[in-house]
Amino acid sequence: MPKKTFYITTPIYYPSDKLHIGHSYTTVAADAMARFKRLTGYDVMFLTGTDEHGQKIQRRAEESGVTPIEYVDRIVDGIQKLWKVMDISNDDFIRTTEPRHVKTVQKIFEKLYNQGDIYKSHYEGWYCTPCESFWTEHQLVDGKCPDCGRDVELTKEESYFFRLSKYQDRLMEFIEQSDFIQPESRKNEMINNFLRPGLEDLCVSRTSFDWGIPVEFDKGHVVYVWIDALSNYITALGYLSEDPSDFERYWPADVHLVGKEIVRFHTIIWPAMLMALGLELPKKVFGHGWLILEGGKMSKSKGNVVDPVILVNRYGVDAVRYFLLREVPFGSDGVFSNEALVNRINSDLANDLGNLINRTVTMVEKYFSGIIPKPEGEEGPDTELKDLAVQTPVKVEEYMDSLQFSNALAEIWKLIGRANKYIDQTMPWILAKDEDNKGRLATVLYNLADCIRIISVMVSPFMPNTPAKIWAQLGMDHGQGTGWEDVKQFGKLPTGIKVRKGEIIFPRIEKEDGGEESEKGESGMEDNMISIEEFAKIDLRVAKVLECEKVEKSKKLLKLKLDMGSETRQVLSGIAQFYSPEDLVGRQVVVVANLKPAKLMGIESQGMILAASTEKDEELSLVTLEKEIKTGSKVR
RNA sequence: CGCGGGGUGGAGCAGCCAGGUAGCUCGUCGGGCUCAUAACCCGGAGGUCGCAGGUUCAAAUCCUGCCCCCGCAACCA
Repeated sequence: MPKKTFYITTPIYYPSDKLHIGHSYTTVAADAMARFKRLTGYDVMFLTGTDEHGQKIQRRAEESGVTPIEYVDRIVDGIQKLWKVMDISNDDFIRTTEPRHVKTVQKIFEKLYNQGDIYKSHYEGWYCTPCESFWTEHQLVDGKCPDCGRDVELTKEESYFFRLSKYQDRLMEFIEQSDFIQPESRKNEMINNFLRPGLEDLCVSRTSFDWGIPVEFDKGHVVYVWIDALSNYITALGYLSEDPSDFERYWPADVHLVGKEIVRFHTIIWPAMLMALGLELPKKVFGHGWLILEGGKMSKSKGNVVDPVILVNRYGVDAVRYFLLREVPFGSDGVFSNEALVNRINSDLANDLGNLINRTVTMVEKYFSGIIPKPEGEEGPDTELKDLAVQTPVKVEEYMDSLQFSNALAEIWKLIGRANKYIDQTMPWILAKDEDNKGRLATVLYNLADCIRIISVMVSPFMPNTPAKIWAQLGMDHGQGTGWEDVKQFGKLPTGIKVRKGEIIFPRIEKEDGGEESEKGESGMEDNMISIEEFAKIDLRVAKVLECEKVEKSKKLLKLKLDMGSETRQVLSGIAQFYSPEDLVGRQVVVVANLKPAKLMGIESQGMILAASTEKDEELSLVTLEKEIKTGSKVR
C-alpha cells in the first residue's frame, strides 16, 4: 500500500532584500511539520521558493546596474544558503523564473482565457505617479494615494481580468462551512472584510513593466503577481507539464503555511483560481502571527534588526529553531527578544533537557561502568513515568496535527520535567550505596535512559541535530528504537550498550554582566570601532544642489536634485524644518553616494546628505565645505 | 467614526467562543538533595482579571459604554 502523502508549502519569498527572522519563522515551522510527518510515516513534499518577478525587482536591478535575473540570482543564492544554515529540509525549491514555472503559468493563463475566466478590459483606476501604483476608488484615502497620501489621477490601462466575482458564492459557501482557514479568527476576518462586501474582478496583467511572465498571445502584457506567484504551488508539482506525476501524487496541498498578511490571497484568490481550473482546493491555509521585535518594528535605525544567521552562529540552529516554535503560540503575534531567547535556552535546553541527559549518563557511567543495565521489575513512581512517556507522543501528534508547535513542545517538556523529578524520587545515589539495591538502581537508570530515547525522537522535527548527539551519548550508534512507533512503547532501548559522555549538548549561556551592554553587542555593534577598510566602503562625495523643493504633505522632507560631478541624483532629506529650499540651491553639500536607494513618501532617494543634529533634533546643521571644491570630489 | 491586535500576580502568556476552584513559564523567597550544566526536586509569597454599568443564584468569561497600549496605514537614508 502506498504511503499517505503530505504536501506542505511556505509562501514563495520576494527576493528584493535579504530575508529576516520572520521568514525564517515561517520556514522553520513548515520544516518542523514536514519532518514530523516524515517521521510519522508520510510521503512528504515540502516546497518553498522565491517569487522573482515584478516591478520592484526590475527597478532594484536597474539601480544596481544589473539585469533582473542577475539581481535575483544573487539574492536567491543567499536565501538558499540561509535555509541550509537553518537546516530546512525542503524537497523542492521553486523559482518563478524557472522554465517549468513560466511555461505552466502561460498555459494556465491561456486556459483561463479560452474558457472565459480571464477577459480583456481596461483597468480604470487611480494612478499615483510617484508610487507607480494603481488603486481602486475605495482604496483611496480621502481621494489620495493610500500609500503616500499624494494626489492621484484617473487612468486607464489595458489589461486582463480574472472573473473573481463569479466565484463569490462558491467561495463563501466553502469557507463558511469548512475549517479551511486557520486559525478561526482569520476566517471571520476574511468573511466580514472581503467576502461580504463582494469581490471585484481581479487585474491579472500589466503593461507598465516587463519583468514578468509574458502573456503569449498578447505581447506587451506580463502576468501580474496573483496568477504568477500563487501558481507555484502547482507548477512545482508539474501541473500541465510532460510529467504531472508529482501533481497527481501530492495535490491537493495539506497545508499552505502563510503569514497573516497574505491570508487573503491564499484563501480567496487562490481557491477561486483553482475552482476555475477545475482542481481540488487545498485542505488548509494556516495564517500564523508575526514576531514583533522588542522596542517596536524591526528597523535599521533602531539597531534591532535580527539576522537569523548571527543568531544561529551564536546559539546554534537547534536552539534558535526551538525558541521560534516554543516561545509563541503559532497563531498569534509574539515578542522576539534576545533575553527571551537566552532564557529559553538556559532553562529549557540547558537546565531541563541537557542536564537530564548529563546526569543520567553520568550515573550510568558511575554505577554501571557505562553499560546500560537491564531493568528488573517495576515499582513506585516507575509506572507513572512510563505511562507519561508513552502518552506524550500521542499528545504531540494531536498538537502537531493542528500546528500547535508550542503546545507540542510544552508536552514534551512535561515529560522532561517528570523525568527530572523521578531522579529525586528514586534517589539513585542512595541506591548505589547498597549492593542489595543494584537491581532497583538498574531499573531506575534504564527507565531514565529510555525516557531520553523517547524524548530524543519527539524532539527531532524541531531540533534536527540534537537527536544524533543524544544517541551518541547513550551509545545508540544504530539509532535503535527511534522510529515513531517505537516511541509509543517503553523499553525499546537496547541494554548492554555503552554510554559515552561527550560534550555538554546545551551549555548554559552566561549572561554578560550589565545586561544593557550585551543587548547592544547582540545587534552586531561589537565595539564601535571600524577599520580603515570599512570606512573606505563609504563613498562620500561633494555635490552641488541644483534644485530643491519641499515634498508635498511632508513636514520634514526636502527633495533635492544634486550635481554629483559625473551624474545628477535625486536625494531626499529630512531637514525641511531647518532649511528652506532657497537656502540650499547652489550650495555644496556632502553626500553618501553609495547608500542603498530607498523610497520615502513614495519618492526615491538615491543617497543621503550629511548633517549634524542634537539628541532630540531641536537643532540641525548641514555639513558644508569650508571653501568651494570641484563637485564630485571624494571626501575622506 | 480608518483597519487590526491587546490590557489577567514583578516579566511573558493561557483561560473568554460552550459563565461556577484564576492556571503556566520565568523571576523572587524558604526548604530539600548532591547524580548533574550555580543545575534538579518540594513549598511559600505575590492578582481590584484596564474602568464603569448591566444580565445572572453566579462574570476574567456574556451585553453596553468608556479609558489606555501596540502594530499597520504614514515620512528621520
